[in-house]
Amino acid sequence: MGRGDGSGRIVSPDDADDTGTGILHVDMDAFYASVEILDDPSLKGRPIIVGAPEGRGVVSSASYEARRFGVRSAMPVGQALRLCPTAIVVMPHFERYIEISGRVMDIFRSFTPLVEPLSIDEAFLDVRGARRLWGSPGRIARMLRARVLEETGLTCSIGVAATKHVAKMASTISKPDGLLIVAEADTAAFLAARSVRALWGVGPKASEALEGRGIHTVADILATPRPVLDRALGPAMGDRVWHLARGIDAREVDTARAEKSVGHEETFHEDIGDAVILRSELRRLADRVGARLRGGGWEASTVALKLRFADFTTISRSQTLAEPTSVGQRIGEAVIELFDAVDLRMPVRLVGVRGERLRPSGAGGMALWDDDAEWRRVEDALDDATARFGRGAVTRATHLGPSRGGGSLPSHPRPPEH
DNA sequence: TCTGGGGTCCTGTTTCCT
DNA sequence: TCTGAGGAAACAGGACCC
Repeated sequence: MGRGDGSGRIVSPDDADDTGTGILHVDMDAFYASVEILDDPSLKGRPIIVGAPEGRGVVSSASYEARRFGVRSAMPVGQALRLCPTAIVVMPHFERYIEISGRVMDIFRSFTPLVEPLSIDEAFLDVRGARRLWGSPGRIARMLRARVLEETGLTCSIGVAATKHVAKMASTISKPDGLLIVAEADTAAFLAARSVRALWGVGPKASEALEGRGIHTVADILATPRPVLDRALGPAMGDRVWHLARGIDAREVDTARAEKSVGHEETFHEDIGDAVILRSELRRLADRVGARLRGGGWEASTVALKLRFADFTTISRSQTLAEPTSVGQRIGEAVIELFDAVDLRMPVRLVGVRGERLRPSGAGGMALWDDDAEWRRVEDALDDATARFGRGAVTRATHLGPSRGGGSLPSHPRPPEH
């Protein structure tokens, strides 16, 4: 999801040249907010903020009406409401977003099997092999936008280009509800005019490092010697930016990207200094990580702890396990060992547990529940109780489920949109 | 104004092994 | 047996993305 408010939007005319293209980047417009409006049409045309209204919530998504007031993703909801006092704050409904996302991805796959989902609301499509069936990439993009609107009631924006990076940039510029085609021959001119910040992977720090050296646009990057880029950004990033600025991006659309880590983290409504409560939270998160691992048929070789203190400083500690595992209790034991070695110098606002260096699970593991769906029901009930009575009031059992390939618990990644 | 949660990737440092 | 070099792996932290 684009960060912008739609100002500066550029779209292609109906007869735009799509010579040399074949990669589409499709991005749903203000996805969470649009789904909420779909489900409650009385919200249409009004500034909508999706996020938790109380506590430490931030904006997960905002309608374009809210963005015009300066509301942006990841902004604290309180701050967003000061910018846009008339905004309506809606709690997120992730299950619903996942459901709609699945329908949208199915539409994508009806045009080509070469679909690489990037997050819940965007994907790359390689349509080079679909030309005979559906026509040119530009035509496919138009049909796709019409199908998505017809079948879901939602709009999307599409960038069409010769490479993933340029297609991604094009979709961002065309937002909302737009289509921008960058023919291969136009790529250099398209890129040259963009700011360095528009390059995918160049964030606030990297753009600051470049602009401090007088490098503001992609054209400036082209005029900058490689060693200067390397010094400003480090060799890996310097190399990447050097290539992207020239439109060089050999990455193929990858339909089989494997997860590399699985984790859960939680920010408390109020900072917690009590190690007993923190340990209990860590065990709970470890159980959830274990369930997710089993659901995906993975075991983690490394367990990582994350703590964010009241002053927002963040530390991480990790440990390689003697044996890879997907058992919540084992993960919990490892993470608590890491936790106990940390100097709790001040109250903690966030705890996180992550399983890393995943490998397919083998046999083994001890079952207390027959299947993970059963465990899920127990977890849900405990979550309800926690919500009602508060954290620390609910003691959770540890699920020692069987390690197996492809368990019954679906993986529920919730990569938020922006 | 007060900063979520789920990830990937990169870099620098430390530790371990040969 | 001791020492040092060099590489690999592990670890910690940060930037970035949605």
